[in-house]
Amino acid sequence: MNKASNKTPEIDESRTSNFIEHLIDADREAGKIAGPVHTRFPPEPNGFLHIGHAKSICLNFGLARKYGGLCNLRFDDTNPVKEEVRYVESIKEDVKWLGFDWGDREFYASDYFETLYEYAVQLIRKGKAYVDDLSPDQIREYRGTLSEPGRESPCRNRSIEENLDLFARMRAGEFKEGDRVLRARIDMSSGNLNLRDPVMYRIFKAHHHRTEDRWCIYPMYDWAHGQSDAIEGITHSICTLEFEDHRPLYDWFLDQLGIHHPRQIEFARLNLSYTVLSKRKLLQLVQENRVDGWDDPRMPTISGLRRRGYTPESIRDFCDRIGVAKANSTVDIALLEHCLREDLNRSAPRVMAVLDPLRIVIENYPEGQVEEMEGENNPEDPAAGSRKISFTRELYIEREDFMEDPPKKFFRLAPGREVRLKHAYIIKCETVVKDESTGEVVELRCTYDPATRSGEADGRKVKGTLHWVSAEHAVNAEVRLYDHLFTTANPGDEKENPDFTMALNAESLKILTNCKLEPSLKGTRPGDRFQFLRMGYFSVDLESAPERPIFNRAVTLRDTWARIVKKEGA
RNA sequence: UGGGGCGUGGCGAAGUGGUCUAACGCACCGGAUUCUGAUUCCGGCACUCCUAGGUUCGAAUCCUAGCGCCCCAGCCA
Repeated sequence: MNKASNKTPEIDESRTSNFIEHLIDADREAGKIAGPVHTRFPPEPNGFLHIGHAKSICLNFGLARKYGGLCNLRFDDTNPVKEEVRYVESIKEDVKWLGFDWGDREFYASDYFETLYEYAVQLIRKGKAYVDDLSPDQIREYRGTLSEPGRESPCRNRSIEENLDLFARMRAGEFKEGDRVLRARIDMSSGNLNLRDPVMYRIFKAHHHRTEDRWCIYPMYDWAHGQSDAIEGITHSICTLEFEDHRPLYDWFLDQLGIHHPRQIEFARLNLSYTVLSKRKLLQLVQENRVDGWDDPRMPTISGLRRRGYTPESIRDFCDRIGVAKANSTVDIALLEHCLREDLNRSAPRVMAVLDPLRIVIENYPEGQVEEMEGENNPEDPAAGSRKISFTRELYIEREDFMEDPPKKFFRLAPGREVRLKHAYIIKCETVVKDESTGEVVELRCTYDPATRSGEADGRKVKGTLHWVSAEHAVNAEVRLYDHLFTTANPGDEKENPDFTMALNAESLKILTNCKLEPSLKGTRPGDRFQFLRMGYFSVDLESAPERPIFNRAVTLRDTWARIVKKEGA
């Protein structure tokens, strides 16, 4: 039930095309690309993927699909001190789960270390790269500032022979970390700081998750990325805005090497309201235990969204709808939620679950009698069929569905008032039983109208319909209610929030341990998704066990009543 | 005069000189239907496209000048 569809994502013809597609169209018309369009998704395995990466994944794989080309999965694993295999595993799982297939094209920048090394030697031979002995601090100092040019390193004019020798000795492990680097020899006075002799290789005596201890010099991203794309024959290298300044550097490398030139196109990364999408901040939340790991259902990570109950379809739909452009923007998280509701509305079975139970006794209903009521599983999908639900004298209803002294617009249960119990009868609240000492309502004594059984013609209409569960048949469960992780729309904005953790929502998780579910929910498995009638969409949590079911609220239903209360009660 | 980008409704985003008193989606505001206050449906929501000039019969789209916002000074990616 609710298994992720294995179908490959379809192309939505109604979607308007984005500027990247216009550029690719132009390239093809101009005959600039020989074969099919070839893209790649290039994550660094130093953290878990989040919804922002989903945008990039959908874009890159989507472009390949649209143009009948291919998209590679390539790990940019050039920094061994930050990368781990568990991250590559999680990334592969997430991309797969999202519904994309990279076939046998699973690559690693580390696959190209030897080639990259040879390329570097070529640049040294051309006098376009040199080994620098400056310390990190000195290099920074020599780089100049945004408005002043830099100065050339004393090592800049070393002989080719000396550079070749030194570089080989760097590789051989003769120097300590930080002692020497290989730099491109470009222009220390360039207005573009990336061209002020950028570092190509640094020394790390670190264990790499793939190349193990074979290397002690590692290429910088800027040196590895463009060449990796070239090696793979990427036609269109899609990346985010901050790399726009790096494009001239990539072009320079490629020109010096005289190899294939992918076209780089930059787009604006995703920002989402009420959450953060920076790997650094997400890592911090995990490390400081502000959340329960990378897959905490409040996290905007793919694994968090999955655990929360999001479907891959809804995430892909979201990525389609937000569009692709160059203007920085923040998408309202309500759109993501809308996409999930829309998907689950048509696919999730309806069930009844009482989260905060209030006992009611139907005084004129025979003790011991059980009636099997018919309940449709999904009004949006007749093929989903129906199920039997036991109706008895003692039931649970939602505590918030009763008010002793209700406002005029409240059309749920109140003393003397009638409501329909979904799939069952119309009942009337006769008396309210309270705890003598606390005044708390502990039970409602009601009567039912036998002539109003669900499905049978009845002339009577009541304003409200409530969900309920037979007390005798109820399954106990834990339900976790999630809300936005942050209380402000832009928690990641450093000017608004110097310390983004101050904006953490203290009420982002509420655990309810006394929930009553209808018995059909007994055999569920982690990942199964349901609509709890009138309450929202819920999914079975990873930690759920048959004897201790746990449900996560993925998203609430639209709630007009809550809005009225908020508007009038404020 | 450091370099590179971006500015269309509350939020995204189409639009590439005439059909723009500007598509579409989200949000929001009505109203209809409803045994989920859900869904669905119907209607509303920019005389205006950062501003000011200019070109043109005609500009969100072209030109000029301003203004605002974002990115870059990691041996991170």
